[in-house]
Amino acid sequence: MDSVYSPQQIEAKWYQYWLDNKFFHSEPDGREPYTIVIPPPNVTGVLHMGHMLNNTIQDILVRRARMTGKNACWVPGTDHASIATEAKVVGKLAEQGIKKTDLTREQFLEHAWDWTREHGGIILKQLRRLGASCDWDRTGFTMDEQRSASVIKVFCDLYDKGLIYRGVRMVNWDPKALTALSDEEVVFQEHHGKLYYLRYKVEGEDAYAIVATTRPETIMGDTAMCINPRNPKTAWLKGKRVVVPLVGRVIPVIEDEYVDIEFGTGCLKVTPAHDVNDYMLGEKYNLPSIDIFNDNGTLSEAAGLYVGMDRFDCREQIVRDLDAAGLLEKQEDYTNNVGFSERTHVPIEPKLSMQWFLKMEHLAKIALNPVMQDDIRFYPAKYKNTYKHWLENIKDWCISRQLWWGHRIPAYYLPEGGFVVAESAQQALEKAKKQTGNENLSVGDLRQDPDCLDTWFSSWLWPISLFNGILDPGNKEINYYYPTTDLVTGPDIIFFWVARMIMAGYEYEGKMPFRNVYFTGIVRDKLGRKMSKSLGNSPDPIELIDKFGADGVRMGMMLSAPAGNDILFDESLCEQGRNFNNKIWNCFRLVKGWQVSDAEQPRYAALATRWFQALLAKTAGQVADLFTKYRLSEALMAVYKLFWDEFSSWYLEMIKPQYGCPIDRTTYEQTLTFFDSLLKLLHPFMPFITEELWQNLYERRQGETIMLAQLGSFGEPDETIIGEVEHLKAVITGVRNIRQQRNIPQKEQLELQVLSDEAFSAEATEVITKLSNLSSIVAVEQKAANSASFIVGVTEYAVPLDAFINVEEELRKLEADLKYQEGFLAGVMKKLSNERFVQNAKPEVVAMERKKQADAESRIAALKESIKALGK
RNA sequence: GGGCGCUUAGCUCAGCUGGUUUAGAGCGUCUGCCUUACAAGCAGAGGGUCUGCGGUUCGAAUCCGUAAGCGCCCACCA
Repeated sequence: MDSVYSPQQIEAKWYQYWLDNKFFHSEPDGREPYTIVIPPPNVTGVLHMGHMLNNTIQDILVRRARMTGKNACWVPGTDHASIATEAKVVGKLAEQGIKKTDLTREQFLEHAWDWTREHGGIILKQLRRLGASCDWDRTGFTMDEQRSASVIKVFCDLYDKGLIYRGVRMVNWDPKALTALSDEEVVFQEHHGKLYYLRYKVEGEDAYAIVATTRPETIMGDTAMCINPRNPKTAWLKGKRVVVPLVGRVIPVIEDEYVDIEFGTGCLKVTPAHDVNDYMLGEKYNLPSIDIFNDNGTLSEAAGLYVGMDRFDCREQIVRDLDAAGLLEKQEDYTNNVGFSERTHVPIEPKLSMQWFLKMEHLAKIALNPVMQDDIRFYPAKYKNTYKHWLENIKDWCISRQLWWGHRIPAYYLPEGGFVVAESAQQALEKAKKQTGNENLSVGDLRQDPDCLDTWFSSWLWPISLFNGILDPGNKEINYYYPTTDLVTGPDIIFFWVARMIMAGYEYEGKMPFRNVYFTGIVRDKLGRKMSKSLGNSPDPIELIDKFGADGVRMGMMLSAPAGNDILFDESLCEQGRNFNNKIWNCFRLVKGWQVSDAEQPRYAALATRWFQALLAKTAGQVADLFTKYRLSEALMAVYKLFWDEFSSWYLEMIKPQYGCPIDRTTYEQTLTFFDSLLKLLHPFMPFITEELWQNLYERRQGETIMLAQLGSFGEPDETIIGEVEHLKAVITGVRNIRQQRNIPQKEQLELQVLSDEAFSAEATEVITKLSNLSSIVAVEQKAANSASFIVGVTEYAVPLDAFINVEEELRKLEADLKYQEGFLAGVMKKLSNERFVQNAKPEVVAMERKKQADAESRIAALKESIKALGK
């Protein structure tokens, strides 16, 4: 075995072994189920650091579940990602000189499927490098047959329930993707623009009303000017009509309190077709609505001017023209928030269009309480507020998208108007015949709605549709695996996905979709910047794995990833992970390199094994508790310290046989069982190295795996021995300190004097002697004249020194310590001399203070004595 | 504009119902070591009064109020 651990071949080997033996596969049985469904990544995406974090956490939870008696099932899959994928396909076609509009729907979909087959699943392959223990046999895709049929069935069901409707509404229009978006898909960003003051001539007068606007290019759509009836400054305009500049159209001045008196000039131009608020005014006052934009953001025929020009080019041009015409009063810098498309990053155009909507009132209602009452638990819980606020202010969900890549809306339009909704064309025809009374209708007469459904309309069914709960309700699998146990996802999709899954869960299963939601943070670079392609600050996860090993990277991710907090990722964390792997590796080399004899177990080893057994039990308990609280980084840190500090630095040093000597069988075997337990505790965090070492720790049979080994129970820890050894460790450290400070070589043996009646046990004496290389430990009443001393607890220890000690330095140390102790005592006395403290505080608290007082006093006495002894 | 959260050692963070020897961890730093498992290591050390102010209490990093800074979410006034 090499002294450096090389993960590469080892990781590949064991992943294949796990696959070959189907260890990841789950079938319903008598055990308690533990289920996770993966947040499906985009089918054509590649792995980034966010996925790494998210999937590492899921894998840790799943692996831990397997080792604690659960039947664990982690279902993987991918998302068709309607807009993102369609945009990629359109882009690729454009490279080949093909326009989407030149293709039929069928031709386009063929290209899209080709693209999906080519790039699809890369990300799932990458997850294997990470060690993800997904049940690959169950891999799903939001657009595969089963999931598609589920989506269509749910759409029809909701339509039949009257929850889905079709109508013309103001929606968020993405002029690049040429589709409507839901409110959640719009991100507002600060935009530095200008505020333009335009002159609207008052009809029949030689006066102008000034309107401030950020969007002068929309004046062609103006159908009114609005003032606040209570604004004296604009009162002179009441009942008048004004002329839209350049356009020449005469529009009325209307009055509404909506207008902010303080803002701009107090006059608002009203463009009902291109602004949400103006739309409301338009409805209220029955204003005409002129849609001046084409779908792609260029000016339409209806605009009359600038036809065909892009909306932003038009803005520049119209400002010049207005200025030339003397109709631009002034312009000033102005910062406002502009909505951008989450996917294509172009400014959203509010647009009136015919879309499909899902009513949210009922669904929001059934989804709120379970979270507020902690039936579904959020980690961290602070996201309950966010969730509540969203549900209480929810608007209907625009679910139609003017895209081809997705689930096509199952609505069929009839030749003579109207439509039917049905799961298939055939069923639609039946309905159509019934509805129209026309028995001669054929499938060819029906025209299916060309639009697709929002991607999230399939994602929200994921925990159900993966177990076929929509198409085959109450089947064995859905009954067993649903509700799933944990959901691990980012808080950025709490509305998109989490909330909607909860709605669907209660609507279709009558039960929560998951019991716990663990919100991960966002992975940022060490400077706190979001990782992005343009910044180039996002490491390639696969390269990281090549460099540090999957186990090292997993540990790097987990070392600073408390739930809900952003993690500042730094490669040095992976380095720490790799170093830990190396440490484990070398401990294994040490232990397995020992010769074993049948000699009796030495006393120091008897103490060490009893102690470590207790500490192992204690830490295992802490880890179990931390897992129930989803404090995974803390759980990892607890095992890390147990392995490195306690097992490796203390325990192994305690039991280590002298160089060249064998170890007794009892201690050896005990040590192997400790190692076995440590590997099992570590396995969820670092699956590969633990499998490798576990396989070599004992003779294992073919088909055995640490993955399915059970953690078992460690019993109640013996706190007494843990405390005793803590004391011994402090004594050993005290002696080591003396060596360090006085440059005494490790090889030189020292004597340790104990100023106490209570002697160490024979076992303890051996341990201290061994680890601090002593010639003897003796109880004395008075320490040697030339000695260095230290105090542990209330006992003073001294090491006689041959050489003359530096009296001054010794005194300085003692006096510093004395000063500290006296300060401490003063603090205690202040409390104890406070009558109200003694009266009001709990008795055990007072007793504790008394103990502190006594201890401090005895330490002070010892120190004073030492100082006096040195002083003469 | 509304809401939520954060501010503890150089960095990243714990600190649950106020009292567990005048605040803990990991990393980094400093010192001494190539000691025959590991220099990707070993041994040891230093470092903060818990953002400021006020209050409640016998007692506050912990509870309340307030100011400042930072972050997130929602709304979106042209």
